[in-house]
Amino acid sequence: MSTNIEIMPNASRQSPPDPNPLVVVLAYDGLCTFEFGVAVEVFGLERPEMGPGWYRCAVAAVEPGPLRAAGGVRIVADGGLDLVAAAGTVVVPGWRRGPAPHGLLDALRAAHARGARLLSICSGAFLVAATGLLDGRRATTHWRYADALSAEHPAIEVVRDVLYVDEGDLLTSAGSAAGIDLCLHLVRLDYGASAANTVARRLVVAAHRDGGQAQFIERPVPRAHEAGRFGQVLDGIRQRLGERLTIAGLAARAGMSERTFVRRFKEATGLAPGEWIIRERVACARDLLEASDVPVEEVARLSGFGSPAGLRHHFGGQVGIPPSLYRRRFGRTAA
DNA sequence: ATAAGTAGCCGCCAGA
DNA sequence: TCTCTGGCGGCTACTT
Repeated sequence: MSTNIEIMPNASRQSPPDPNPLVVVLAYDGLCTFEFGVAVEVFGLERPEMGPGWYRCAVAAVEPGPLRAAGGVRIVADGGLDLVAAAGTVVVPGWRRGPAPHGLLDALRAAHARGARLLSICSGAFLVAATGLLDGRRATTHWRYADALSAEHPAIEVVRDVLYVDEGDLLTSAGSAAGIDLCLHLVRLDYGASAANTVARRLVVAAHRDGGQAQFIERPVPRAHEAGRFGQVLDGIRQRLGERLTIAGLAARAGMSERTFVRRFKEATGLAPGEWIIRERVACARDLLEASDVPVEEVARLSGFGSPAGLRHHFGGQVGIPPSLYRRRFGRTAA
């Protein structure tokens, strides 16, 4: 079993007693709006409940002239590369391919040299790679770009099929939405699991997996056409997770033989049906543990595990900690 | 915690 | 001939 999180045990994270809370998000012509939004959503929203030490967020234009973003939006940034010079964390929300604007790479190298973290989402890894800082390090990007990143920067160890890679001072995440996982990971490192949990809940995304082992996805995004053909089947299973599900029953429902069902399922999701269902059940249990006070026995039943022992077995295997401990850490009454 | 019984998974192959 | 389907057997992993 592998993990979706690559954390270097000896990564050189100097956790300063007074970390610089300024997060600077780069804006460029052709900006990837979604990735940009992810960073701003996590780091830039007003969160008075987090106290005065929470992140400050600024947007830095990395080039002059009108900055257009996907969707026809125009960006008016807070400043330029001077902001990068002041940042504790620099976020690269995607990147258009091609040469970096004058001075940007030097600004990123200088920021890194004085201790700032560089965080990329999706194709943003290409810009970080262009600085040369990732050479000899591990990094990830959108699965569609992994080959290109590896070809253009052979000195980088490109890690595939993970949501993000944490190298301490250099953090890279896979396709768009994996940026959320990485940003929440950073929140957890900086402010603790409870803070990350709060941010995740407000985002209405799964509060991030914790413990050493976490959800591993064989293929970050299902092959679109196959997932599309199989989408209704998957939705149907999700709605009936609490029931006893068998291959025979599911295959009959889908109108195909068991052998073909298993084959199609694996093509669509990258996982065999049983494995996929267990992951969904663990995710369901996690939600119940976080958001309700339902007893663990009932959580096991509602999420489709035949017994609490079954829940503990799979939950521990995927999340790394037992359900009861998970609830204490991440549940509603978690400190 | 362990072991027996059961279900799932997948390579292989034949038929459509 | 190529592709897809589906049955079989045996190994693996889960359940009880």
